[in-house]
Amino acid sequence: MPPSPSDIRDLFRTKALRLTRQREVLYRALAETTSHPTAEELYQSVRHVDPGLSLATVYNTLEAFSTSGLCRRLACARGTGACRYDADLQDHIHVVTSDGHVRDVPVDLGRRILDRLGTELFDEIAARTGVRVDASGVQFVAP
Amino acid sequence: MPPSPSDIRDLFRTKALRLTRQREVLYRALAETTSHPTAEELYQSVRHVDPGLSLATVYNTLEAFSTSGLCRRLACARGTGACRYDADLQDHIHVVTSDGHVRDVPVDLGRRILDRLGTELFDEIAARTGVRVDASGVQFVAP
DNA sequence: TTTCCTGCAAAAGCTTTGCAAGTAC
DNA sequence: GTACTTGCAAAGCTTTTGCAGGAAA
Repeated sequence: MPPSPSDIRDLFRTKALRLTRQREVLYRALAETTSHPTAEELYQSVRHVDPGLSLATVYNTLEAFSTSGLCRRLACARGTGACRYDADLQDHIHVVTSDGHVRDVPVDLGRRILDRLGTELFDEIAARTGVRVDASGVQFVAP
Repeated sequence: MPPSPSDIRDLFRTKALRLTRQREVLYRALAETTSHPTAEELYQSVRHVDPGLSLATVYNTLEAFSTSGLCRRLACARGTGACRYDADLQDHIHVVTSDGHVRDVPVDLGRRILDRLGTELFDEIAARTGVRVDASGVQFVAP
């Protein structure tokens, strides 16, 4: 379901983020898509709603969202180097296509994948590589 | 073991790549490291061997290697946007650190991870997302 | 009123490209 | 000899930053 205005107000208050018109427009656009847009794509998708909004603000806003935990910055798209963003914070798995797009793995399949891996495998990865990963960090990248 | 000159000659012939001094230097440097360097890092690491070699040649060469299957281009490093490269073509799993570096998962652990997933899960991912992934495409990305 | 955000423009960092000269095959 | 590669410089993209004006708290 799309977030209501009061959902958004509460969410921003929780994360101690100032709520501006631009941020609301951008958050709404990001929350309503499953396409994991780049900054540029998100910019294009909100231009008809707020033509004055600048690309620099999109970058600043996505940075603020990412560091405060309102969205996730995904791996850069290969080829272009552009980062992709996702407002879906639930544990889910991503597939990266060979042209750098990102798709969600269906939740039931994602859960089965994570069940097979089990927490002790994540622990062993952390112990032996020094890198702590969670379920949202699992990615399948096409060759 | 580091590749011998004749190993490299045969490898390039197999892939129908012309063997130049620059390419040999670059392939050797990439094959001998496990650090998954960026183009810039690889450039710096060969400057003492071949000071005249240019950064553009590094990019051209890594592109040629990647498309001919002599190395893999990994996901871009977050933060900088720089791509990383790996000449190890055996199935193995990567962990991406939060500062954008890439480490190999030890082979025994990688094999156990892949065994748990099983080929039928890879088939189901392909069927349901439309993206065909192999064992080398499995990645764990730190938050 | 204080602090943070926006928008513009300029700059920085990674990568690609055009072209002339050089080299592998 | 032909076709591809190199090196240089310049351009193309994505992203960041400085700063003045404006808005949220």
